[in-house]
Amino acid sequence: MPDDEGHPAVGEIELGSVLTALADPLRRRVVRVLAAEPDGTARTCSSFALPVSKATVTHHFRILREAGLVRQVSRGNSRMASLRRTDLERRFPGLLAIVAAEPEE
Amino acid sequence: MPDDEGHPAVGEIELGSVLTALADPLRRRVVRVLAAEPDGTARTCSSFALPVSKATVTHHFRILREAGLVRQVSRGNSRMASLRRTDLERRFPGLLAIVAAEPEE
DNA sequence: ATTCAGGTATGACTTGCATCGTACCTACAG
DNA sequence: CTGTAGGTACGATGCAAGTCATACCTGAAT
Repeated sequence: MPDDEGHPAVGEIELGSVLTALADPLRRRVVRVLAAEPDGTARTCSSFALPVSKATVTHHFRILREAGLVRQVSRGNSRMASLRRTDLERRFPGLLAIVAAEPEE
Repeated sequence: MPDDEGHPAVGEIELGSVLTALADPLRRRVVRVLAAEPDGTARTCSSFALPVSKATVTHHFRILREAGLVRQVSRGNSRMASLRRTDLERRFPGLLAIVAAEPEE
């Protein structure tokens, strides 16, 4: 399974998919946490400590990846996830700031 | 049924509800059309000619209204819907521009 | 008053989605 | 080699959401 699998190109990122992905509170939390860290930060899926099962975490990261919000790269044992900051800013300027500004519950 | 029913105040508009509302293509089309018209424009629900039944149109406008995207006022026979432009811009700057820039299918 | 058009309310149906358990795969550590 | 930890794949399940038909309400026009 190559690393580029399931990653849309910048021009292929669709607003509908992005908004659908961001409609879920857990996925929004992931984006918010990544947006708060320095650019290029890559974290493992499990480091977010989402209150759901492993299978569900995989599901959510698939949605985020296929929507174009995060990029996932295999690094040894695990897959590091990073925010596609510049791609998103170029396509939907201001969107990340809105999500990042949301207060956590 | 007073006119203010189901309209959240500016500070009560939640990002989750807004994104959920905007996740649907039909509701996004409504917002896009309203955003393209001059500020304060009010249109009837049926003037959008959505390709769904009357009951479904009512449903979609309820979601938009309760999320805080649209304000609906009874005017005689019908209910005029207008975009809550300044409220949204104050709370989620740039969001309307993103939706308005989406190309129609 | 009758009719009609714009909307709403309700109930039903169907699809999609978030969730889980289980099984499996892949590296890395002993 | 044998764990073990991080992820994925595959069903299955339960609930939310989009859709509709029908019935109803309201105001305006004939």
